Amino acid sequence: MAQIQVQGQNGSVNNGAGGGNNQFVPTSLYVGDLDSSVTEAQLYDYFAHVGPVLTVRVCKDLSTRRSLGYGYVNYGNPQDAARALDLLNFTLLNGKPIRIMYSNRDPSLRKSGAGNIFIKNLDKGIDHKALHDTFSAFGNILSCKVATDSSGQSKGYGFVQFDNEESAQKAIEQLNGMLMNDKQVYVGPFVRKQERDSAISNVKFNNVYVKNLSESTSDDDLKTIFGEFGLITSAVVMREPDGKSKGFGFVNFENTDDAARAVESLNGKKFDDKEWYVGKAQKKSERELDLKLQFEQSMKEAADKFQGANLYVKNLDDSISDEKLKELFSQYGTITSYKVMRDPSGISKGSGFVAFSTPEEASRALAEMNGKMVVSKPLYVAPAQRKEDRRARLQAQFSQMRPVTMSPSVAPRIQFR
DNA sequence: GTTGAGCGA
Repeated sequence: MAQIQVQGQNGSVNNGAGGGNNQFVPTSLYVGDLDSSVTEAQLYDYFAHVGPVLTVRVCKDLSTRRSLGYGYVNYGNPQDAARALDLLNFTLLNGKPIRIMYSNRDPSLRKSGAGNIFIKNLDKGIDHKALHDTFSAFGNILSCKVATDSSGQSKGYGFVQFDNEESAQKAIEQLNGMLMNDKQVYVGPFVRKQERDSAISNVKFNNVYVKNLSESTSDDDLKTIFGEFGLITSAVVMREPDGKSKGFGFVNFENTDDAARAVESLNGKKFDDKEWYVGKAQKKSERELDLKLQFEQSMKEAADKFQGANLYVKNLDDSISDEKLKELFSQYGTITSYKVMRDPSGISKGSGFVAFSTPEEASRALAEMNGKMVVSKPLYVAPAQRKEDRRARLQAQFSQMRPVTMSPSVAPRIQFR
């Protein structure tokens, strides 16, 4: 079946969005940022308030059956879809603002990042909707969001993705440096952190790193291929003591411009069916720093995943052992770790942690076990907090918010609401 | 000071 593109008056592009009911007008909504507890029945009921819903789906991981945090709502009528987008976008579902977009199975616009802008120094009182309303004056917004912490508090920056680059340019020109709620905002093109970093640190270089080489690629092959871009002072494929290629190498150029051009044109190219990575060679110290940062990042992500499934238990009777703790909770799901905290002499601190394989299991266990009498006293059960989160929370309790004083500016005030 | 995630699993 052919996909037909419809060009809207404002330059928006809707290509016969899924659903299978209508190829020409958008009736299918993508609903993102769903809390993992949101069910299909709930989505259905919620969106049916606006008009008759044909089908809904919450996408789930095939193996774990856990919600992937997004789904689809299909209407029969495009006006209903439009109204739902307008009325329900950013409203709370199970405590979390949902983000609605027209479904578009073609990822090219999303991937290109065209029309995507970044806003910082946002007043904490500006929410998704206020941001959306302000920026919608410049064009059709595909997606918009204020970055928030786990409690929904604004982090003071956000994103707006327009459906075309011109709208983004207009928004940047007219709003960058303006006051919103008395704070002077920065509005600029969205640049991935990684790209920003490399733009700063990628000063001139002669030495080029190339990886994902096929087994058979030789020093001479590198010389030939890279030699097209300028004079090479050395080209080496790194090898094991037995001569086997390590699959990466270094090419040193006489001239930094040639090195840059080689990176520009060869990165991502395929040789012998292997897609080469070609980039500035890092010093060993730079490489190690990168690896360290990457490692820390992945640890953080792992911790985040774990978090929702981890419970903190206190008011435990001293007689409760690790095994007993596990036993108490095991009927609610698969326990992935458990521990009673003890002081150095081995005496129970009366608290501990129980982690489940999913947040759903954990919340069931919390509901059932909190306040339950065990041995001599009622258990206290709560979601486990990460150390940093806990510290931030305690600090917030004791510190007072002060109004931010901004320096005077001639820019006109942008008023929300 | 803060530069996501995102399409029918």
